[in-house]
Amino acid sequence: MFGKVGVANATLDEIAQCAGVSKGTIYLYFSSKEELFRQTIRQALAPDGAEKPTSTLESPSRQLRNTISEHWEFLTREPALTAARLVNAEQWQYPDLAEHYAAQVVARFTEEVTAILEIGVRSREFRDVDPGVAARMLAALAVQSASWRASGGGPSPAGQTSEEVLTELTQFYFQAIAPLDSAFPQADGA
Amino acid sequence: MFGKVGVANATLDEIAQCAGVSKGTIYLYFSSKEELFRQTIRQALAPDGAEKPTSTLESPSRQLRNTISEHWEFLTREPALTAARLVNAEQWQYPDLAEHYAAQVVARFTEEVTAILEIGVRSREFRDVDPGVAARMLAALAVQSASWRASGGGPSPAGQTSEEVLTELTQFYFQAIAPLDSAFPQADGA
Amino acid sequence: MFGKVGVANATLDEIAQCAGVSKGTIYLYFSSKEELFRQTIRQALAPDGAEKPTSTLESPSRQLRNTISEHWEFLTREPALTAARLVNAEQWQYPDLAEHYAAQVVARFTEEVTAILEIGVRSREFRDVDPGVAARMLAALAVQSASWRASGGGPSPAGQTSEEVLTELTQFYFQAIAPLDSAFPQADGA
Amino acid sequence: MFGKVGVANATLDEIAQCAGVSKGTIYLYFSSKEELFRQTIRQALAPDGAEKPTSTLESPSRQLRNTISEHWEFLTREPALTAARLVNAEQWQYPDLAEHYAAQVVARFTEEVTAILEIGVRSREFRDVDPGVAARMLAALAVQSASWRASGGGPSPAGQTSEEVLTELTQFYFQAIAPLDSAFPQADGA
DNA sequence: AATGAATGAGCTTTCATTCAT
DNA sequence: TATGAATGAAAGCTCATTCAT
Repeated sequence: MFGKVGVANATLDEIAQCAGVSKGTIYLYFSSKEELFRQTIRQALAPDGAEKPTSTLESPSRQLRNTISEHWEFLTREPALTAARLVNAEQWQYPDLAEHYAAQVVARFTEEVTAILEIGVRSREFRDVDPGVAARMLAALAVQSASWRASGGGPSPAGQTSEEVLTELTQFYFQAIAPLDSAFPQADGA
Repeated sequence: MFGKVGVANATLDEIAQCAGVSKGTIYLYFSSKEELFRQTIRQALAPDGAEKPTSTLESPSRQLRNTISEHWEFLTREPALTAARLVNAEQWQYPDLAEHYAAQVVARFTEEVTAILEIGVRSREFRDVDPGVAARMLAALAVQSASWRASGGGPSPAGQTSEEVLTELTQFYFQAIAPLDSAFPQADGA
Repeated sequence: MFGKVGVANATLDEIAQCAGVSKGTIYLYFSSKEELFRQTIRQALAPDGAEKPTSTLESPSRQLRNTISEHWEFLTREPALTAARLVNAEQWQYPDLAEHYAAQVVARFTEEVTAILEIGVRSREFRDVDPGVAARMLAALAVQSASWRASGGGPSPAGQTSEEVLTELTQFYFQAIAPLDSAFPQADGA
Repeated sequence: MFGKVGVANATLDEIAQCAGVSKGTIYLYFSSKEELFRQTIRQALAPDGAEKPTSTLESPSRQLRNTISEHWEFLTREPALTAARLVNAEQWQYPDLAEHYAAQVVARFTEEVTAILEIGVRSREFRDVDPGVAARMLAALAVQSASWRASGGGPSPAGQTSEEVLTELTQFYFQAIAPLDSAFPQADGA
């Protein structure tokens, strides 16, 4: 509901009807519309319960590829997709949600990627990039690409599937961090 | 006003007071709040009048660097900065504005970059990337980086200036598209 | 409320206060002020539930006298009295109400009178008048007399009671339709 | 303007545009909208300048017939037609106008008819009716018939011309006041 | 626990009125 | 004299919130 019409335009009548309860019932569980929104967003942004124990045995390239794929899944699926947009939209009304998003979603991903890049750079599997910077760049690429995909806007050609966008993004990024002298930039063999 | 509290929460009383006129006066120039919003956004997104005639004599690297800088200026300065966020926030309420933004801002930049990349790739100044894809990646990087900078959110370290972010972004991108066998990837000598 | 100040000048605040409820409550039962007005008028113009089965055994004169009295009651009592004036006043804003009034109030009465007159004319109890025309004349007399009585305007002398006006009207009308050669024009003996 | 949408709904913008002047100009000649309405009505209800010197030589029947015709003309022609309806509609908002109408239009006509009837009754040209009552009845008939004609409502058959209504009314009234023993009730030979 | 009728503050919008030009 | 931009009070309507049931 919030996603369709915005927070301010979503009426509790509609939300209640949509949820199959009465308006009064909502107030048994949430002290206000604002609180309802906050909790809805926090829940939507909660990461999947299944924390995959990243095998440290895999090569950095494989690890990175997996991490990107997982994050892309998260970014392009509901409910995180809509929640992310709302957080961005209401960042001045709900700065705490924006912080939450930045810390729990973006920072988590960035840190994970940074760690992988550090290893890969050290092992010469990746070019000598600043891992922190490169991780931020990847995060930016992923978030914005997902946003454009969702809205149908953006510069992407119409009709592109989510997988195609992911492939484009991944290919570009691996090229970007491939070692300069490598004839086989894609170290994981893909 | 719209940017601070959102379109729905911005009252005409406040807007009027902020503009130094009375509420009724607004209706002499805009038929409704919606129309006021629309025109405000369109004006904010209008490109600078000064169209710099890109010298085709310059190298693709220089041209690209300039184009990025200019676009970064646009993205990180008011009023486009706030307008872009609002367009994204209200994309379901005002799909026409979202289209306008996609076509007039993002597509314009992407096409310009694509053209430069095509030349650079042909002249071996850049790696053999797909110019369209690479241009979209650059657009995504720029838009998202600008958004993060504006909100104070995002994974960037606090206290980074706009110029530092631009430098990071530009360096990363030039590395990403540098020819693989080049010892001097930055052809413009920077 | 509508009757006192007119439809346009009656504010929902006052209406609500007058009804002992809050403004919002009104909108639980009526979708708009216009709808409230419409339903108010229709209800006010609804005929009394008690439909007296006109005994066909009575003489046309008696039937007519009764019909006039009943209609006069209706025309001079609230809420029909005020409703009728409002319908007339707002006939261009609410043509459907004007039609409703014409059909449900005026036409009903006129048809009833027409039927009685036809019988009376055939039985020579009334003069040989056109029953339709004479019924319209009676309706006009009754409606306008009631209107004048209500407003205190009109040419009637001040201080006349409703019954006196009714008597005047009835006497005049019976004289008007009395058979020309009758020495006892009032066939019902009154 | 007032007639089309009612006093409250007529905006000065429209009135000014309709009059071909600017809104401010109206206030040079009228102190307020209310005053504008008052003067408009008073002017519309002013009787025709040409006071026909009723020849006292004519028979009461002829005089009455003429008086009815003239009054019918007045009642069914603009601007009096619309003014009368507005006065009725706004009688609680503008009681002075209602009084003005009652005195200057209805009373004038009633008094004139009363005088004619008195003569006619004395000369046995009319039945022995109460001239005051009979005059009021005539006024009621005329006013209501005119109102119904204007609105298209009322019990009259559709398509009736103004002249036909006048004829009906006049015939009915002359029959109503014809002497009981007369074989030729219409003394003027019509 | 669940309801939904009732509330009233606050919104957008209108428009009679003013006044500098 | 005539204008029309500007005003701001007041209107209709919405909807988050409450509370008796």
